[in-house]
Parts: sequence; C-alpha cells; structure tokens
Amino acid sequence: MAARSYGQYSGVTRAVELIGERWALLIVRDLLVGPRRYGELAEGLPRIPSNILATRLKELQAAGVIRRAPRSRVVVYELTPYGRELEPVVLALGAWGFKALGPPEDEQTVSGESMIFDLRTAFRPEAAAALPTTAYATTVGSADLLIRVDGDVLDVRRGGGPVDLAFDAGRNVHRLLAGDLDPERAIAQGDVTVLHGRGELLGRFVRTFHLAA
Amino acid sequence: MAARSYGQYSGVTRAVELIGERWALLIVRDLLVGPRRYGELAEGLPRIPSNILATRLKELQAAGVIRRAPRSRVVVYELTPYGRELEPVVLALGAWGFKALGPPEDEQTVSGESMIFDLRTAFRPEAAAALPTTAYATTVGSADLLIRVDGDVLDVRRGGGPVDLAFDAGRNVHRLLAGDLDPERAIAQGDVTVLHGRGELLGRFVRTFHLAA
DNA sequence: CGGGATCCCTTAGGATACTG
DNA sequence: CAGTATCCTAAGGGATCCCG
Repeated sequence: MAARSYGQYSGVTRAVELIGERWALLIVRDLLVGPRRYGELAEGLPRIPSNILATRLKELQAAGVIRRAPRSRVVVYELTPYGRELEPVVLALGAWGFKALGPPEDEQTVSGESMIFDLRTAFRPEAAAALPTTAYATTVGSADLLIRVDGDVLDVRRGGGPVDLAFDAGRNVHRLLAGDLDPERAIAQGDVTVLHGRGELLGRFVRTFHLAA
Repeated sequence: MAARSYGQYSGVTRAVELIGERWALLIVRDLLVGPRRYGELAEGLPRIPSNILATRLKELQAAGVIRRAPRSRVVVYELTPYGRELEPVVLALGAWGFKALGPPEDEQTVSGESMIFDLRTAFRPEAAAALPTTAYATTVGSADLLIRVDGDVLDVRRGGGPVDLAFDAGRNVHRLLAGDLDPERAIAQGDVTVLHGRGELLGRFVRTFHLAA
C-alpha cells in the first residue's frame, strides 16, 4: 500500500489518492483548458513552489492522469483520456465552489486558465443557443481572452481578434457572472469599462454566462 | 487570506480550499450516506487520527458544509444543504476512482459507508426500472447491508430484514460490480456464497449495479 | 463510554537558491 | 526554461490521556 493511501478500498478513496494532494486538482483544471508547458503552469499557479509542481506532475503522470508530450523542441503536459474524464467533475466542483466565493481579496490573483475555466463553468448552452453568435474580448490580469459564443458552443482562448464587444471588468467579472451587477448600471457606474463595441451587448454576456452565488 | 489558501480567485480554488484537505472528502462521503456520530465516523475511517477528525469536523463546519445537530441526548454531524449539493460531484468522483481500483490489498478495509456509497455510484436506475422489485442482503466487513431496489429507486442501509437474496461476496463485491465476475460461475467457484434465496437473482444484481473498470 | 484534547515524532509542503 | 537541491516550518500520524 502506498505511503499516503487511506487504507480503504472504495472509488472515492482511490480518486482522492490520485488527485487529492494539495495543488493537484488545480493543475488538472489548468490542463483541462489545454496542454501547457512547465513554465505556463507555474505562471498560472503563482504561489506553487517549483519543487511541488515538479512532484505533482510526476505523481499525476504515475497515476495515469497526465502525460508528458514532446511538441516540436519543447515538452508540454497534457491530460490522458482518463484524466480528461475529470472534466464534468471539475466543472461541477467549480460551480459549487463559486457559490462560496466572497469578494476578491488583494492578494488573490485571477489567472487566464482559471478565468477560462470559470467561464466554461458559467456557460449556459440553452441560453446561448437562443442568442446570436457573438465574440467578446476581455482582459484578466495579464491575459487577453477571446470569447466566442456560436449557438450552444463556447470557445474561450487567450489572444485577440475582431469582436463585437471588448470590455474590462477588472476584479468585478465574477460579480457579473453571479448576477450581482446589473450590466447597464455597471457601465454607468464605471465598474465595467467598454473598450470597443456596443455596451448593450454586456446584457447578452450576462445571459450567456451565469453562476448563482 | 487564510493560511492554507491558494491565493487565487476562482471557483475550483475555493472548492478545494473548503473540501480539499486530507480526509475531508471522505468525511463528506460518509455523511452523504446519512448523519453520523463522531465515533461512527471514526469507525468508518479506520486510519484517521482522532485529532485530524476533530479538526476536519470543525473546518467543515466553519465552511458551512456540515453542522453539529443535537439528537435526543447525543450529537450527530450532518451535511448542510450546501454540503449536500456535493452529492453529484462525489458520485462522479467515485465512479472515476473506481476505474483505477486494482485488486484489494490485505491492509485495505471496506467500511459500511463506503460500500453503500459505491453501490449508489454503481446503481443504474434505467436498468433497475425494467426489473422486478428486489431486496438483497450482503455483508461487508462487520456491517450487514440491506439493499432494496424498487423501480428506479435505490435504498441501501445497514440492518437486516426479509430479502429475496442474501449473499456473501467477501472481497469480491467490487469485481462483481465491475463485471469481472460472471454471476453463475462466481457461485459455482465459491467466489460468492448464497446464504438465502435463489442464486439466479445474482444476475439481476449485476444488471442493477455496474461500474466499468 | 462517547467525544474529544494533548503529546511527540514523522513527513509533506513551502521558500529560496541553484544547475543542466 | 525546466526543473533539483536544500533547509525549515507546519500539517499529518499514532498513542495516550482527559472530561462530562
């Protein structure tokens, strides 16, 4: 029996043995967004010590959750098919945890990956399907996000491009998702800044993305 | 910011701050089966040190996941409504972890709660709905389980009562759930012992409960 | 006795510096 | 850039004790 095992034979027990160590599930979350290099993972998890990141990557690899994949001169980490099966679990866990989020504190950062994942969590396909195809751009921390909603399909990635609405909500994005902020008033009061496009589209954004708090 | 926080503002991060500590999710799993006393929890988690159990119970309480509830002279711990919202997450996690379960090792125990939970994970309502109402009894460790399947509704609890089939699979229950064991051959080879009732009903059992491995 | 609290030791996790 | 090496702290583990 492994050193840190729980001495119990059950599905949940095995799961937490594989992905229950500190930081492990956050690494999985970031890899659910896409394959990432060591340095990209470290950047997205600002407070993880490098030795812990290295250890977790090895453990997750040994557990069959992730794999190292050579990509033209560099190595990236990516989920195995088995690891990818965690997506619904992590999405549900993110929705659950979102409800317990208080106001952001100064020491708390928002990484590109975590924001992309939260947007996926908040995405409402049924609502989106009834709305026109729309592209949004927003900035979180140092990452520019391009959010494309086409029918009931969502595509969020880093980068830029032509969009219908570009806005900056600063640390208020999550309040927007939670429905705490009325779109029109948020713009009027300066909580959200419209950089480009028609501000009315922010209403469409909050109908497309919603997480109860 | 709390001492063990991750310094990141996101739903998944908040979730693992609340239930990501060692042992915490196993406590939640056992409480998803029903309210439990301190000693019952300790019994179901054989290797948890009592100080850790006490600490986790306080933390989960502070997080709003569980509460202490006085019940006629004794105190039980139970999930809050917010904690109960974790049920689909833990079920999905259990199904995921089940796939990575190897053969049971000697030091690994199976508690009543974990077995009840694994049965819930493995329950297939659609298959059950097409089968007659059936009651099974089985023994795991020191716990006698009464499993009632009525249409697409499952009720598993500790205890006894009149059943259609009573069997003992010892450490092979999980192989039965995984479909590794053919019911008829399992009985013929002695992997499963029929204590009472018609052995053919074991086939109905494996159609009702299944988890791919 | 159930429901913990205390003690002491071990080991994982964290901060930082360093290397191929 | 992608990790090791080192050192230190704090959490986990195991046994025992306490208190209503």
